[in-house]
Amino acid sequence: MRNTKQKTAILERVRSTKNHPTADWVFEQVRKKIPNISLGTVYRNLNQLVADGSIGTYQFDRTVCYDGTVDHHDHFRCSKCGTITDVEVLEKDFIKNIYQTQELHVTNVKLDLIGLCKACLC
Amino acid sequence: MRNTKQKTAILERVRSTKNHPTADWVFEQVRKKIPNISLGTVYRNLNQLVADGSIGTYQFDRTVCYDGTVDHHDHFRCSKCGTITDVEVLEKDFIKNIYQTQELHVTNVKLDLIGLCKACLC
DNA sequence: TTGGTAGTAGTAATTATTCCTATTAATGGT
DNA sequence: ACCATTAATAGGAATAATTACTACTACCAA
Repeated sequence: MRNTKQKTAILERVRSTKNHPTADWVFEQVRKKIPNISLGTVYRNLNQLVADGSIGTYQFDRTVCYDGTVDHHDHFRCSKCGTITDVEVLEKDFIKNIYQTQELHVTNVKLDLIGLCKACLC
Repeated sequence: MRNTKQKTAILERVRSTKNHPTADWVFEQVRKKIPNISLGTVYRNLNQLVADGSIGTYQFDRTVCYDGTVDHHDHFRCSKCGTITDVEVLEKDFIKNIYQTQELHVTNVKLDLIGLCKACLC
């Protein structure tokens, strides 16, 4: 796996935002630095960065969002404005252990909080 | 909202399976009864049935799956064979209350268990 | 310097889904 | 039961997100 300027720029851009951007957003952003970069390159590199654990993903409603923060955490999504906020739900491990049975071996618990963010509550 | 034979057939087919079928699967199935049904009709009716609460949905990896069982429940997904099993995680309400803050108003908790099913464990 | 190969740009293809339009059929009134 | 109204349908085109393909480029190693 080579280190190209394209990949470096993509990783830096995803890491430098607190948002959870789509591939298309990353494409538009990185384009400012490397104008002739192609969308395919963005997709390929994002997938590769996810595969080697450099970045994370968050899926919602048929589009994949990327996540510069790789440590274990969960998400709160505002159902009105769509903003995604990082949260940490400690109780997941607890649940993971409870639902361990002979029938099902639980390796992971995926959890999203959904509601209204501060801005949308007013 | 009218009651057409197409809608009835779609609802019956989704209700009569324990799987969590995609729109395409429903299309292929209902086609056996109504050969000239169109995929657009299947999508339209499935969305309508979801909207009025007759069926549920489960999203995973860019495709929507439908769910004949409408009562509140969660899902276990086998990471090997992809089978989805219904489970009920009672602790969700507990989590919902814990993460209620001034910043975020949690209305819902979405939770999936991921792991290996009995068949894939052997 | 010259290959060999991984990576890229650009574009075509695919997948899941929605939109559009002329036609069909379910429902309410007679 | 018959008809008019109008929502729903079939069929196909359109869209959005993503992947696949292909010729070209740039890096590393002998």
